[in-house]
Amino acid sequence: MYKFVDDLNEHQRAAVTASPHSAVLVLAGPGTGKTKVITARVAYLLLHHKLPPQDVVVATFTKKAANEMVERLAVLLQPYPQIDAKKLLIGTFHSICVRILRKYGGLVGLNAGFKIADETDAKQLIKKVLRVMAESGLDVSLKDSDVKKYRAYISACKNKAQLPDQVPVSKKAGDTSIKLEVYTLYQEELARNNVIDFDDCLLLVHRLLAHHPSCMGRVKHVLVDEFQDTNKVQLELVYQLSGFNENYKHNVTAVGDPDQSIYAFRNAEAENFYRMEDYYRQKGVPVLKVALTQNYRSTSNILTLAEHLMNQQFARREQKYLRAHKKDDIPVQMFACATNKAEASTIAATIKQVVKPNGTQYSDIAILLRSGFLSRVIEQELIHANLPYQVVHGRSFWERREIRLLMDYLRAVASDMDWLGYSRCLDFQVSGLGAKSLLLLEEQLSAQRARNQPGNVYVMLESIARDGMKGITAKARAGIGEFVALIKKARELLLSDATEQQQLEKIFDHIVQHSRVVSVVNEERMDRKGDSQEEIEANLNELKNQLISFNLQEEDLLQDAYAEEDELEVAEQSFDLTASTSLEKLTQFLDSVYLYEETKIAEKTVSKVTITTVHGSKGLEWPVVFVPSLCEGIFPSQHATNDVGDTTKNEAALDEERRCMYVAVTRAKERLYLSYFRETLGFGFGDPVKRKSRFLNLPKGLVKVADTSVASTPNLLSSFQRNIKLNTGSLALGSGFQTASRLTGVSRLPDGAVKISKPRKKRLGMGRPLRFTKK
DNA sequence: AAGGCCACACTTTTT
DNA sequence: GTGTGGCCTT
Repeated sequence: MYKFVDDLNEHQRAAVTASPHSAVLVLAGPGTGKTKVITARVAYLLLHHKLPPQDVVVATFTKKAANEMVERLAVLLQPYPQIDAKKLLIGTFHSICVRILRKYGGLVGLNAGFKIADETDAKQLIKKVLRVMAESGLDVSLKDSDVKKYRAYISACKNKAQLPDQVPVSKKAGDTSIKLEVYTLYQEELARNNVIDFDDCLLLVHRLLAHHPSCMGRVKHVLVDEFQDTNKVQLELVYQLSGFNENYKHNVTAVGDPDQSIYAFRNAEAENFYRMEDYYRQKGVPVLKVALTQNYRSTSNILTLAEHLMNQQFARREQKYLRAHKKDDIPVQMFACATNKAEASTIAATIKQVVKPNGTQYSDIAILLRSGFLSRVIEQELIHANLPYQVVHGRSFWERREIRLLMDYLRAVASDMDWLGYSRCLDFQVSGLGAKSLLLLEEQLSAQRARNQPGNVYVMLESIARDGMKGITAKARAGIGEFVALIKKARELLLSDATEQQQLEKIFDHIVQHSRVVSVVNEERMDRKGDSQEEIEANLNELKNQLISFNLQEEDLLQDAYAEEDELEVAEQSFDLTASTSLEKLTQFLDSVYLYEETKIAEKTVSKVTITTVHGSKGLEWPVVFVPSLCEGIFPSQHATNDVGDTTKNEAALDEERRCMYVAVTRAKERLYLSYFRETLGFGFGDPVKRKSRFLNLPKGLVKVADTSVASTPNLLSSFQRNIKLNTGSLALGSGFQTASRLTGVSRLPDGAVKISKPRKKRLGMGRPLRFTKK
């Protein structure tokens, strides 16, 4: 029939060829061909059942997964050029929702040109709310930890589809009422700034579809990957998206594995699998459950260990018994180390042993960590051993000062209403303008809104530059004038007679030239870091490349305009939003960045060891995997081991940690190395004395306890390390590598060190979100 | 408003 | 050990 169907095993085929008029639930253990099944299912729906691609929604968990699926589909569908898979509505839940909101957001009260508030924005706004509340005499603290608490509370509410007025009144009224007040005021702040947070992306579409289900009425099938990671709102979005089209009602395919649910902290509910089953059975929709148990990835040794782990779960769990396809021979190894440093050097030494010229490459190796900060010591030792590595840890690049600032400028160019972005630009650029003036400007904006004007920041600034304003000094006024001129010029470039790429490039250069971002950020860093101007410029250059090489999404995906679209209230901008495709591209670029989507980065050809978190490793595989720092309090995390006085909660937390461990070990194809240490060196987290993780209490025979004498042998002093020692003369003692391996930037390696290992521009480590190399 | 100094948090994972 | 933010002074 179709080759891609013939290539499947019996269970996979059952899932792929199941009737589209049903709910198909695929329980897919690690390495059982989950992606293969979901891609084949999409292809089958398009080819065999002739569904138009633009009517099929595929929600994945990460952008990476979406990309991979698109690529694989392109291969499957190559013999069928009549199918245009590019038209699929595919992406993360968040990005799909933002695309829907860009079109229909007006129906749920959004302004055109809304922006997405990242976590920093969100916390800033909460803090502001708290400050106002404190000033009015309420007993609230402004501590960071409290801000976090409120942030988590708000997120939890939103993930349960509860807006402030929908939060059920709880028994413990006192506490809740403050939280609710914060939540309410926070929502007002978001609206005032014309931004929505991550959770709103989902929640607003949820509300949109509740009131205007026909918006997405043409959807004919909904497929969801990593279904165990969905939260309540996402589950309901699936119901909504697939619930309107009469002829294709409840046509859903969900793929996932409850054992790999590791996002409960983000309000994911693995039970959604069972909920969905019940929901559809009650509706009389045929439900087909398929379990995939043939594992194509790992050796039986690894799978046996994984299964043993999961049998320790407190919660009830369906036994899975994955069958290994591969023959096993290499035992899982475990080493006990005296210190975290010794553990790291043991890993380095082992990597040296394992890598062979025509065999295992550096890129075949991954080190999977429970938390990001653990990479510090490991990076140090890998550098000392002169081993190439990359830390794949998405956001650090985007959190750099110069990048955030440039992004704020770009936001200002793209929108008139984005006070959050504008205020940070002003604060940065305009000397003589500080907190107090910003407050004045904000009041002025509110006054405008009170008179039912949209609160156009750009227009307001323009008039202040022209006519002045009470309370704004002449100096500040002049600065505002310069800033307005900058934005104005940038917008003129948008309309210039040049290609999109040239326009964006010019805008970028214009901002860099006139904003003094480079020199100011450089000065800010001067006192401690020494010369980093090159570095800042290199980062900005990288941002520029990302911007100009960004691919515009074909927006006819959401065409088929819905009748009520006319109701869309487009708030007035001072420039014509529709005039320029560059502006559209800019807006989409900003969306994609704030949605944490992976952006295209030039593929690095050098083979490197990958260091990443367990969460970041999901869905990936390597021939050789290290899972270090298996100590009580680290893995499982303190969070789960601390007695909270509630057995159920403790057990649930430990179960999640164990699933985390399960995900980690099942990434390995051939060799798996587990390790722990007894003492933490350096400034520490909790008690420096550590105990072996409970996850390492394995029956004899499952692991081979390896010789760790290598760790204490000081034979790892490479010429590289000696060079470093020679070059540390000019550095403040101890600052070098500590800083170097901070998650915020190996890029900040002291000059000496970087120059030795690589040419300066090819910095070690991360500092930018790298792509995983294809296996 | 800007710059300097001190206290304190950082250690869960991320769309 | 380092970065941030708050509070102080100028």
